[in-house]
Amino acid sequence: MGMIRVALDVPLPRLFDYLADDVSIEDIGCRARVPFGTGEKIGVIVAIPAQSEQSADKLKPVTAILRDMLPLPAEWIALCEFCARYYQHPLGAVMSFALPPLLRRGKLPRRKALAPINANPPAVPLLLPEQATAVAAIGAGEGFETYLLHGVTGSGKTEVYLRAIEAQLARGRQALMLVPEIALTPQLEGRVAARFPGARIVSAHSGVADAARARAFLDALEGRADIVLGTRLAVFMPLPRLGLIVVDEEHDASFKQQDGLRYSARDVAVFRAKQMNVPIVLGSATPSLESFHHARSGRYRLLSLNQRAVAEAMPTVRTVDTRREKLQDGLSAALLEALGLRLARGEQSLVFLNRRGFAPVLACAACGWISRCCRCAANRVVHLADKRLRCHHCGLEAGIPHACPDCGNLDIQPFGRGTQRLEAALQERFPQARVLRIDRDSASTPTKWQALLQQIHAGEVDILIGTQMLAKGHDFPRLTLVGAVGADAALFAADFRAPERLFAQLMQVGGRSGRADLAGEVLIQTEYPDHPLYLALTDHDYLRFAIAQLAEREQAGFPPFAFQALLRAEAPHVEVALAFLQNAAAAAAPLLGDAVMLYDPVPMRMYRMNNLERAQLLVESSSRPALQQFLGRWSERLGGLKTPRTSRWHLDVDPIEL
DNA sequence: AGCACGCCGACT
DNA sequence: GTCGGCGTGCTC
Repeated sequence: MGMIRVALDVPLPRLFDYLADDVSIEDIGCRARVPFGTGEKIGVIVAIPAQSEQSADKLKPVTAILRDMLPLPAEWIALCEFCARYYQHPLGAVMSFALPPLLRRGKLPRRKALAPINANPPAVPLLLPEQATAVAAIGAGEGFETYLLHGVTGSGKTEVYLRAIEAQLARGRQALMLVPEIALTPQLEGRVAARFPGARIVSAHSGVADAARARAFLDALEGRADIVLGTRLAVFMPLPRLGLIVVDEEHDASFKQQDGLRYSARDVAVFRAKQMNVPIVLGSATPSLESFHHARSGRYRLLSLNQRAVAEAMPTVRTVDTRREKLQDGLSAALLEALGLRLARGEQSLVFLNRRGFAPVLACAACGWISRCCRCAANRVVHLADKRLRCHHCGLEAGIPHACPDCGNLDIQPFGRGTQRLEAALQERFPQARVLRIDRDSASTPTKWQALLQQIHAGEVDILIGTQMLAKGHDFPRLTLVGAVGADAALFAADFRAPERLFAQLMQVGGRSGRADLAGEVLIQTEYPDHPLYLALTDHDYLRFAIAQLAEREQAGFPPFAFQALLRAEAPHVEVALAFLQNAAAAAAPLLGDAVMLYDPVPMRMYRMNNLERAQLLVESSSRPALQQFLGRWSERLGGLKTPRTSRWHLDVDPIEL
């Protein structure tokens, strides 16, 4: 009687053995239907063990081995094992996440032939010297190498990716390309399809319907797909002929999953490239400091594109000093004048404010009441468009009171400014202008988003107001002015990564402006015009900013000069969450060498969310192996800690939000 | 995580 | 008398 070892989607760091007739190592990677507890589950066979650690009388026979699909390859299993180990997540749960839902349930999609999309000969642009150098460098590498492609906005990074992909397709290899957002996949798909008319392209992201997603997975697994495009989850697509990985906008925070398996698709992609011995290209106009640090240390190879491939010049970026000025509705005279000029010329403008709603808080001047959320450590935001007071964290909402709920005072006022208020102010100031607001409220569905984009491209908009939604991906050819409002808040945020994000965001949104015959202009309103971040930004000098930030990080002992993990706990009462973390700290004590440091448990910055009190414990080390070794041992013990039913906890390795 | 078993309070 | 609350323990 043979045996199979199965990874099942249960929150236990354990594999399960079953009896099975006629099994061979060929069955590794097949899915199996097995009895589990009182029910049945489907898992992936990860080994054919000669003997079990479990006593023979406890072993149950497998229900069925599903051999109706090509077994998942050993390297796919190894990739999942790496994630399981690195992110301290059960292997079965990792695999369950990595498989499309249909396959996870033991089913198969109906087959459909995968056809190349069209056959028109592609238009291939000429390369600038820097692009050619980058293409040559990547093209020459057949083994593992991480290239950090630092290219200013409009420098033609995508063309470099496409050439590198082209070279791999010519060798009969598959390419994997990751982008931060679903919204960016259709346009990319169009561009890639137009460029490679003979190639079979599949996309993988959460917006793809179940059957199509399973089909894409099988197309990739069976080697039919040549190019896989997708968001972070696409990093788990099986690719037997993999030749190249591209991660576009590698600095983007959406590559890190913030729940369940808290993986970084960019980091997993680098592991995968190494595992498969293929090159990987990380591209960005504002690389993450982690990647930039690696490039400086020689671990990654830096490729720079400083020249613009597009016709227009870089936008001029200026700060507007708002310290001495009485702002009108939060807008400086300089910005208003610039907006007026664009209106007169029939050009588009964009005002960037990364805060949606009308005002971030409603307050009573008489008694000090403010519109707190009763379930979260946050204020409810005034949404005047639909006359609601809404918590952006838990969704709790109510009508806007006419009088103070505490003292009855009628003089309650919205404080601060969001996109809705800005929209109203601009519409009032420029009554003839067509003003359009783009944020998660106005572009709540893909359809609405498309309709808004349509309006912008049709030239039906004079002034755009938007949050970071507008910063990503889309080009607006008539846009010649970008104004940034309320950016200063991020300068002094508690999160040490806030400046990095702000710089990337402003660089990205600024890059939207400008067109062939007229350079764009970017105006940043600030009370700190001499802040190094803004000075670097006005000079388009990422390197200076990044080097200065890295120096600060090194000084403070922050990542990338330290490696971190967070143990987070949530419970109805703080004491319970903190007590769990205290126990966890006690359990850690005997495991701590001098390389790993444990901080005290503290309530999180957002210490309450949805009526759950949240606390966290930071673990830090200057050595990644030391941290990893510690986390491995620690999480074994954490599993044994008793936790009340009402509380939950998780580990976040390489957290990006502290 | 599910799902069983198990031992105490207010209902037809 | 029993329906059901959730504590605790197990899953090859």
